[in-house]
Amino acid sequence: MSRRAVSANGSARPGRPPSGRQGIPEATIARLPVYLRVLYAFAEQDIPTVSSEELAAAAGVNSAKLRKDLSHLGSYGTRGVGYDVEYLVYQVSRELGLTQDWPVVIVGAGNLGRALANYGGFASRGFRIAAVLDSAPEVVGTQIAGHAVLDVDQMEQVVARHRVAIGVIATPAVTAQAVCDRLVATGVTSILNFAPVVLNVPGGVDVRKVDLSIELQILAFHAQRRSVVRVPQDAQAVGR
Amino acid sequence: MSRRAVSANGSARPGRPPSGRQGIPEATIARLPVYLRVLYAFAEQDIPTVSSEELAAAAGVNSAKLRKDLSHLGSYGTRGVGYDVEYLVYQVSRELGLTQDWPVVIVGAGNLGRALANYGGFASRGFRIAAVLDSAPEVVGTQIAGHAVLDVDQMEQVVARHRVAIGVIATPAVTAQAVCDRLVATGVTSILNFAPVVLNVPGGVDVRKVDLSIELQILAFHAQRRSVVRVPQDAQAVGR
DNA sequence: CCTTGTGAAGATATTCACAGCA
DNA sequence: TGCTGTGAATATCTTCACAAGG
Repeated sequence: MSRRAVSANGSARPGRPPSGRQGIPEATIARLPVYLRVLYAFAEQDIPTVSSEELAAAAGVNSAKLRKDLSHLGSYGTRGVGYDVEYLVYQVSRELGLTQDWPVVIVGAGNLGRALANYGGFASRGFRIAAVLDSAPEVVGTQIAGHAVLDVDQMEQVVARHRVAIGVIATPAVTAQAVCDRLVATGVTSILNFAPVVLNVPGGVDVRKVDLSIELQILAFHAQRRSVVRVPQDAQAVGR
Repeated sequence: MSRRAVSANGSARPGRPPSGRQGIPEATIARLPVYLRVLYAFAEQDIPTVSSEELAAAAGVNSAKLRKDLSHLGSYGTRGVGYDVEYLVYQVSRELGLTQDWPVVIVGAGNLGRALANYGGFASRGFRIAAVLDSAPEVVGTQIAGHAVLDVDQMEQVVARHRVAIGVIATPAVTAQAVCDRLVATGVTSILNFAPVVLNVPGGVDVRKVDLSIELQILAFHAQRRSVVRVPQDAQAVGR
């Protein structure tokens, strides 16, 4: 079930990067983007070097965890000194695959789709909107964030022409599965789903879900717990 | 660090619910909303009973996990039969604190704030928009999803009057921390943050983050991995 | 019989604490 | 001396596999 698809280590590519890779834990991967963002902030302030302590504090994690996370990418720090910000930015970016360009297609040009398309951080590093699609005739043809909304029937052409690998589903729940099936059929293997449904996909397709009401419900659970238990002095706990 | 704030078990309230509670794992809590959604779908089709196998399939998890998750709430199933849909909906709702009403304040009425306010699933079960706030004079006073946008200066009054416990931050990154501080100062202890920053909060405040670019970056990592390794026959792996 | 509920095993993740190196 | 990198200890989560019970 896990497998961790690897070539173990050894040979493979010529070997420029010292590389210490080999099955980076999922939990670590989920934190790398946070570290990257924090690193950019340090870089903008022209801070050349950071310690694990500083980086960890800025990222909201414990420093041992940060060091272990980074150690999965290789030994990029200097003992007694810390990490070179520029260099680490590059290494983390490369690990995440952000040194290449990822064309993304957004399906659904409603409120959410519009918000996503206009989201600045989108185009910023590594991601590029290849197209925004919708099925409603009154929306098709309008402009969103500099993109003419295309009919969803153009999905196949768009995906093929731009070599889209990532699809974002911002449609109502009822159509999400159909859109997903179609994306998968055209060769998209990474899907970010904003519709409140559990998507069914074949193996080899990676789905991530963003769900407002789930997040609210998790918050409600803790909020309720707090108000029932009437937490003592030391707050804390609260989880996650 | 963990603590798991409990009254262990025993005494406490008169004890109507059989209750088997006592520190429900965080991972379980995060899945309960998914189960709840799936249960509603079964209920709408007037299906009276489901097995752990069916429920798990619909929720996209393994049935042993689902059973263990539900067992943390109590013994609500019937061996040889399954779970009563109606009853389980109630129990899960109660556990999540959805049998009460949660007034929510949304700060930021830009594209995202608008999308959130208009999001149907919001008002549906348990959550209610108490107000939408913004600081831009040209936005204040406009209508969004049936709510007049109020000036952010009204935050204190709104939170107090509606007893708001949950705040949603949909502002640009630069203002997020200030908004957060202010929410916390007015007594909000649960925050859902859509701004791409790590929020700093005092203990006892629960923050959850929703971040488009982090999700995209995680997808990019796996997509890159796939294209480099050129996955064999059996896809799978892909994680999460 | 069929399906739940759960001990026990296994897998992941986090944290501690310190050896090792610049 | 100061900070990284990492074994070892711990905590959390998942999965197996089966006894218990309607």
